[in-house]
Amino acid sequence: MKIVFMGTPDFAVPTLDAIIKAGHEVLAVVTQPDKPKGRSGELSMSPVKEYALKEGIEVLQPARLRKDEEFLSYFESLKADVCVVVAFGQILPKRVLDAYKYGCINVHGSLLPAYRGAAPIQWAVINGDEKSGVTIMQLDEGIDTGDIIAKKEIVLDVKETGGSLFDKLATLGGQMIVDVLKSLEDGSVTRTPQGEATTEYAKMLDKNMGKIDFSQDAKKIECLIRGLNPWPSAYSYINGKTLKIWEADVTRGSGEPGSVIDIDKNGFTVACGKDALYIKEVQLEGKKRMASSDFLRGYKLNKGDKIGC
RNA sequence: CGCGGGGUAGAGCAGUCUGGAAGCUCGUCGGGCUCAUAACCCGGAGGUCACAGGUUCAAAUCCUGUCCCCGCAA
Repeated sequence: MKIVFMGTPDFAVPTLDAIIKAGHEVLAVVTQPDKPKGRSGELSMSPVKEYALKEGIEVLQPARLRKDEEFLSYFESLKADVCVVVAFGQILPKRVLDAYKYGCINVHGSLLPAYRGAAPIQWAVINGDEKSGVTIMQLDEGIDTGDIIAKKEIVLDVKETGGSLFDKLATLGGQMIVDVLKSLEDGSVTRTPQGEATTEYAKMLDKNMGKIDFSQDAKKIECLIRGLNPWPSAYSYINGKTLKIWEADVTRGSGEPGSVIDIDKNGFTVACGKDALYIKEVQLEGKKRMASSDFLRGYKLNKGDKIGC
């Protein structure tokens, strides 16, 4: 089939890759404009763009495609069979949705109708869900409300992180898209309405939500730590400096929330509202992330010290 | 030129302000103690102090330039 692909981050790349490997003709790739990144402020291209360039596919980067007449008419003129959208980052106007024979289909990192919106994968981890998955749907004018074409579940690992689930679902999406395209082509496709949403829209992640509140249940904090790994990360403060917490286990123990109640050679335990957290991997402001055992070798931490300020 | 922290033994750090024999904790190797040990004791190996210049009798330390890592902000 002739396909136009829209996507931006790493999550979208396996799907694009699968489409190409399955022999479909990708007429063009649409991705977000290059943005300055990091301390250097250098422009960097999206992972999808990098991949597309390597494959020699035309890349389009409209800043706001819904108002970009030049883009819209070019998009229509491509006359593809279907547009595949994966984590693209812009809302598509009806004109785009209706442009091709099979419209636009979307690969979404959740079991819709749960976690519609921006960061479905991380939220599943943050909320401690047992399973997540990928849904492929027909895009309509709502946000992630279209009819479901395919859906596959995956069971979360006990140590699942936002990043690890992200990778798994990205791969799963790539596997699913091929069958979906086939079903569109041979007419065997089925479309099932989603029904009522079972969760709120997944809010976009931002740095502030990573600030740990030790008065909460340790289990809840531990899920937050995993869900926000590798970005934007959960953190607290120690001696006025930011201390990112990369890995922790829920353990028994009690004390004033935020206080260090135990230290051994491999880590230290911080009291929470309920139970406690055994901190296993951290990153002090200005330093690299390291195992707690390494951290403790150079940082003089004592029982009773407070984390959080 | 957005702000800031940092690069010292395999790991994590101190020492830099106030130049003057390369330190600490851990790991590693050897030995000892012990029923035993991730515990304890003794001993050893392992560093061009990021790189390049400069100042000095003398530079990890002061000056100049470069490279790399990281936090914040975007």
